[in-house]
Amino acid sequence: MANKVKFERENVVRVASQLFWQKGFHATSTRDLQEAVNMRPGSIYSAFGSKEGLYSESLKDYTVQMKTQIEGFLSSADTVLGGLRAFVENVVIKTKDCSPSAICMLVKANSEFAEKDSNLYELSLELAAQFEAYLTQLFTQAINKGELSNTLTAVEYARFFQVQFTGLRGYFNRPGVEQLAQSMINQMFMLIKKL
Amino acid sequence: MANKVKFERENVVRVASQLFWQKGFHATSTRDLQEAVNMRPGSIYSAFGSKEGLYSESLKDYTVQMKTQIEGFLSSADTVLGGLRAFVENVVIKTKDCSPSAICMLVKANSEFAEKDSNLYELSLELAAQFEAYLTQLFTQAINKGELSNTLTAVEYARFFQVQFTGLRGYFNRPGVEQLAQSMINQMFMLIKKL
DNA sequence: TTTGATTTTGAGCGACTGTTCAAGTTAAAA
DNA sequence: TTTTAACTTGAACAGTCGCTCAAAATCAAA
Repeated sequence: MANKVKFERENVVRVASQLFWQKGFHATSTRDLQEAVNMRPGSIYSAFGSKEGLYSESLKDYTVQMKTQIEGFLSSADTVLGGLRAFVENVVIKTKDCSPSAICMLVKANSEFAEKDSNLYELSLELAAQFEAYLTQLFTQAINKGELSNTLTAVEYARFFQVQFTGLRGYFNRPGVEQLAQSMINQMFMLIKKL
Repeated sequence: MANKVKFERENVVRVASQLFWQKGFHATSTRDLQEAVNMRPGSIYSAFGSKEGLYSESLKDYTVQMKTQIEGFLSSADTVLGGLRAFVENVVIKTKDCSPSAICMLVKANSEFAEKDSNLYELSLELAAQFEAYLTQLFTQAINKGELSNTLTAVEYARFFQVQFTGLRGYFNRPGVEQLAQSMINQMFMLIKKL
């Protein structure tokens, strides 16, 4: 055979993901990325093909990470709703200051890519659809376990959750409103149960 | 005296605003802007100072336009809540396809500028605070007119409105969900009244 | 009609962009 | 030890970026 790769693909993608999440696609230069992942352009381009290729892999990894995080909270919670609440609290309150951005990377992507037929816009749609499907599964469980009434379907609960969660994260992407977060999350979950 | 300006500042700002709203700040080049507003770089730079200056004025104009639009719906509605509902329906449903973006330009700006001490990030915060204050005025009226209970304060209603509205606009920034919009708006206003 | 302050023009600057590729390095296979 | 395929390096390319400024054009006042 030959030489082995010197970098760990997972780590590289994770670091790139943080940078892209923070600055956005257009404001992140390939030289920013080179420095962050400590690789020379040739290596990056042979591994990921293009800036777009690296972003693509970063965004996919982001959603995997997000689902993994939810799974973690679900496994240490009594109820599905309790797990989701812990996840929301973690994102909006606890990890707010150490996160690259308060706003979901998927939402940022969806808002940044205006050309509706671009690869990255369509990827953001596809991943968002996958995430909605995942949430729908969770709300199906919640209904079946009797945590929620079935006045709404699981996918309707999922949509409501997404609207609330996205709205909250957008609202708290500013300084000086930290103490409001908990009560607005309480309100969100109160509403979900009362729907 | 001397030569007169050949362009109408208002129109230029409005056109620039549409382009910035659609593509975002970083993805809009000064050459895109030159073509859109039909001005040569020298004229643009003598009138607005920089790309950032033009963006700044565009974003301010956007919020003025948004308030003007709300005023219009309020003046032809019986109630404050009815006016707000007509505004939301207009943005989310009726003008969805002719708008540069489904997402509020202020929200896009807030999400695009990651450096928390940049001028444009701070401008987006300032304008968002102004808009919240404006909404708070409207909800104060709604409470005083008996349209809403006073279990929540006006500013709490304003916050709830913003979270919902932003969440909805983000959710509907994708194809194929148009027929859901009306029922989710109905849900939003039902919740406001039940809070 | 001349003057002169003001605005418009657009070629072009230096910096930066995403990307390439020839040359160098590495390590398993022969 | 030699070979050789795979990987890394980084100088550099062509294009684009935000922006400047000397020159041309404009028009009210003199």
